[in-house]
Amino acid sequence: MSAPTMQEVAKRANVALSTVSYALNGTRPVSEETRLRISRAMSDLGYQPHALARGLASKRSHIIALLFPALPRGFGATELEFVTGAAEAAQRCGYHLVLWPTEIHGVSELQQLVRQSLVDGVLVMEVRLSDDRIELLRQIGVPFSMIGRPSDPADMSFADIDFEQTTRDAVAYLVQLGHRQIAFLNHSEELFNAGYGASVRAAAGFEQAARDAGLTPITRFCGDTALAGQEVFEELIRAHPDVTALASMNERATVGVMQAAATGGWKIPDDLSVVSLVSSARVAEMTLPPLTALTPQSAELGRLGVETLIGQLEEDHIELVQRLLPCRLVIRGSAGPSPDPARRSPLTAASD
Amino acid sequence: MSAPTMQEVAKRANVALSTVSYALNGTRPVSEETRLRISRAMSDLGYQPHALARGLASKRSHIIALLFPALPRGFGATELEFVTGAAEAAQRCGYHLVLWPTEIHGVSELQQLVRQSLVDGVLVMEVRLSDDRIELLRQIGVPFSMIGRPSDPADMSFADIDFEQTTRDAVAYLVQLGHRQIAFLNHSEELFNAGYGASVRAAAGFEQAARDAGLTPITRFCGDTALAGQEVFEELIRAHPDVTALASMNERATVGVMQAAATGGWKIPDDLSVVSLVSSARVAEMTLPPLTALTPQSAELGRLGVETLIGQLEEDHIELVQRLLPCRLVIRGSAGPSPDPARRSPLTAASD
DNA sequence: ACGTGCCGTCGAAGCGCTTCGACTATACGT
DNA sequence: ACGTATAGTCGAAGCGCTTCGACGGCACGT
Repeated sequence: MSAPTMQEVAKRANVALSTVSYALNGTRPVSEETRLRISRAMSDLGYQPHALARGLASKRSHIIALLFPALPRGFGATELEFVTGAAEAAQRCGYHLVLWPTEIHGVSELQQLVRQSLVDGVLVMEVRLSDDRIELLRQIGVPFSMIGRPSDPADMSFADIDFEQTTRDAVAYLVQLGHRQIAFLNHSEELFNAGYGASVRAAAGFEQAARDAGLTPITRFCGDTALAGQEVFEELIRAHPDVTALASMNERATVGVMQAAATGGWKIPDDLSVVSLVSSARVAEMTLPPLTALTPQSAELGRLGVETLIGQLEEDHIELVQRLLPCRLVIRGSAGPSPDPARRSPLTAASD
Repeated sequence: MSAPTMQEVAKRANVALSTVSYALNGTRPVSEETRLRISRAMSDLGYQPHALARGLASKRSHIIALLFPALPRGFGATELEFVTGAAEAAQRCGYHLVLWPTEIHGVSELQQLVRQSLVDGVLVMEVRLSDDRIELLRQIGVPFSMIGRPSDPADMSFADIDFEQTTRDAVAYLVQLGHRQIAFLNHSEELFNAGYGASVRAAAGFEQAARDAGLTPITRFCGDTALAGQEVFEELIRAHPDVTALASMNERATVGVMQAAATGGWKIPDDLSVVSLVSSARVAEMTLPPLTALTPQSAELGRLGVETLIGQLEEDHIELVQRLLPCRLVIRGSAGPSPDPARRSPLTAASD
């Protein structure tokens, strides 16, 4: 009752085992007639090539690994979409995707995993600007690609969100609505300093975009909690009472901002416009009003990452693929024309 | 420069190839002395057994598959935690986890995947009450386990959320706060009828719990959108003006309810208590006030699912493991003592 | 003294596949 | 007519491992 082998297919089709292999892989020419006999034998038996045997003999397992941090910090819908997008792409390409959550003791562990020769290549997620894993992978000499990128991805393949462009798009949208005093809400300073690419790149993009538009950039770091968002917002409004719009990289804090605004009697978007950067629809639709957001094409990025990697594995002329994907602007209800700041009700300390 | 083989280890330790294998797997006794020589040789060479070769020879690949629907309907933080929890557990057990998103043409495709003999077993996620995949897997005869369960899981292993208990806990908590008119907000009737276990089981649990507490169960189906939540809420309040508490299985709709309540001038929890069932912290912390919720132990469930499966693979006496995990009550700000319904401001049509 | 058992080790036979070299039969140019 | 490609096939040698049977010791009981 066990699975049929290539040998059995060969016998049934009256050919040598190797001929079956050639017919299956197109490695050598096989006459139309025998090819037919073989494929009939295969479907008669319900034959499927044995993945391990094939991998062992060919030295190509057709398995790739997805490497991600073990205790996902802020993992949510976006990251899940990376994963499913990647898994589907892999499947379509005839590959299997294995999950490698890396623990704290990551590096040597990673080496052990790679040495098992289970995978043909590795796709790295959540890449830091300076990331040990990348250096290790290239030392080991295993093909890899990334979703995200380190600070200098000169000769490496990757697919990443174009944070700079995304921030520029957000600023452009707000400027077009008439806003001149736009604040940028980042993640915490710790994350920024730890080399969290999204945070660093978006900040740079904002600085640039603001200057290009002739605005004075106002930026704030903020912890990833609603409470921190409330506090930072209140401080921000006190320091810059004329701010009319907020571009936020920090979903949790955004929620806090909106809560604080509501508590203080401000209406969004009448008194303040909010644009959420790199924010999934799932989250953006949970606030009141729903957030106008720049939504990452996550599944697409997962797909690109996988295809980039597999391209590397299958082509002989190893070519560099670097893809930056901007987010798409989805207009919901949290951004509108610039108000007259002077006509807003004074925002008295609200959260106590 | 390629990876060292067992043969090279054997040579370096002056033993036969097979002895190395015995030392590695403990399959046969090996003297302390040679064991030492071998393990030194291994670490000298940085040896790691070749996963494919080992799998081919032993007929145990030490790879398991995680099966989930391709275009995840409501996938979010909870489902991601299943996945990472499962991946980590697999890793700790010395297994690899591959992702199998199944397309629409699922069943025959699944069969093909299994026939490749790549995996020792399959872990099925998002199991419907009546699920083709389950029947197929048992026909194929591949070991499997589930996160979730079909309507009659008599002789199958699984780990699942205890929806009945979770709903009972929610009702008990609300009753304890003095509520007597409690409404249950479900997913859409379509999902319910399609055999979405969470929806069906929670509904049953609510009916039961309400009756046990001497209450009249009030339940509503509702689409998975904020808008639908608003509408259903307004209809509900009109039909049952004395409702003081809501237990919701539907996160998106919950958000709508809270929006509608706020728009209508109701304060939560003063005018209405809301408890969110099977809701991740990530979502629960996004509303104002944050949601008192019953949070699933998702990572734990992923872990249990994997361990159940691996247990099945490694033990010879195949034992049935069925685990139901209740959610944990996390008290935040959305539920409080029962108000006097009569003193609430009338909720006039608000959403236009 | 002898058989009996187990410990520790070895060599060899696969696991199901890919791939190489060899061989035959046909098609080609000149 | 001849060598020379090329299509089409075969057999055999691995890929790196597990596992089986065999064999030489040494410790037993009797």
